[in-house]
Amino acid sequence: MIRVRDIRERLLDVAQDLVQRRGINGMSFQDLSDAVGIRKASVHHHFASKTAMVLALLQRYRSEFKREVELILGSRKSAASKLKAYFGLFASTLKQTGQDKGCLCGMLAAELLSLEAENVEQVRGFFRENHRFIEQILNEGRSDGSLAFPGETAAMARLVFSTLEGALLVARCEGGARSMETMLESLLVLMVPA
Amino acid sequence: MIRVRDIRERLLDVAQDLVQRRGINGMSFQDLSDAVGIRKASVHHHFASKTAMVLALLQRYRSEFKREVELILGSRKSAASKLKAYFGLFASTLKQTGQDKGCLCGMLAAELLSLEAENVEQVRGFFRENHRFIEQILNEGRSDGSLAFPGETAAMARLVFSTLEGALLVARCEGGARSMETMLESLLVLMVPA
DNA sequence: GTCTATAGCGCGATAGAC
DNA sequence: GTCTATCGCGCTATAGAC
Repeated sequence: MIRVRDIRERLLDVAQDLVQRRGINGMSFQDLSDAVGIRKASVHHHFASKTAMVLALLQRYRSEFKREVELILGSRKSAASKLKAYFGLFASTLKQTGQDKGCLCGMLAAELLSLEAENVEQVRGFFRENHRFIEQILNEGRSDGSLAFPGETAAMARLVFSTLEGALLVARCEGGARSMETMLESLLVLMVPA
Repeated sequence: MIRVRDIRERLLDVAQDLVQRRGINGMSFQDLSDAVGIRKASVHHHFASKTAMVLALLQRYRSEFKREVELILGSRKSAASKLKAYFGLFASTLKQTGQDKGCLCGMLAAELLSLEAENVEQVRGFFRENHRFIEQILNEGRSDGSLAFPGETAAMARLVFSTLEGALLVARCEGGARSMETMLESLLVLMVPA
């Protein structure tokens, strides 16, 4: 017996795709209705408001992203390899159809003033969380000798994360996935011991 | 005799401020009407369509930005000093009231799929132009010895520009102007000779 | 160049039948 | 859980008077 995937999950899939391409102010419940094949009013049965839908989107995205990062962190590789794999999480976003998808939280960060307080806090949480992930990798890198850089790891972690978000933003507009990968390679080279 | 500033110019000032804070899909002609004090229909006298207004916005922004960059490029300073001054153009954006203004083109890049082809091309043009500006500074830096980095200048220029856009995007959401300045300082340190 | 008025549309959201 | 129908609002844009 074929089990159709849970409608709510399909709605979230479509919504995430749309937000990553067009931004939160560039998508509507009507778009979800059209894509999934139920009426707009039925979408409201699954998400009481757009705010609630964005919250669900953010929680799912953060949870999935964290899962993937922890797989990387827990692997038996050098810190430099882990960093490269972490970069890959951002590069892979752009490699999808159209090369026009950004980071969900990067998109929402641009439109931050359109979000309600609870969702702003989710985006900030995602950023802080990733700062910590990167910081952990950088600390490992100084220990195992696979990474070298000046200054404090906390400052460098923030810098690296901003670069990833910026590279996605810029490459999505001009340069595409190949430009993205070139940039991430350059960034990595800046941090491997001479 | 007091000369009130040209209305069109005032409309562009307000529009730029709004787009840098809320994005293009987060502002309306009604907002301009409210801020400047003429009716919405009168705004349409100055800009036939929203597309036309965004085009005017982009042309003015690029022209002014280019003017400021060329002042820096033409100054008698080391390439490292020029790079720092160039970074300052991005850092100063965030230092304004509210610490919630991004780069005009960075904001529009996020909402790229909401733009018409002519305006997409303007945003791409801004990015390419800035890649060239940075590349020029980096080349100078290798000549005068004030900057050192691995790889080609073109690749490094793209990386630096993406970092600036990303730092603005992230710091605007989490960390603020101080975080922005710390990141730019770290970036500079990565590129000064050991 | 600014105004009033309005067309025409899409939005988020809700009521209530099935 | 999905539907039809609709409310109330805000949007871009236009017509035409002053």
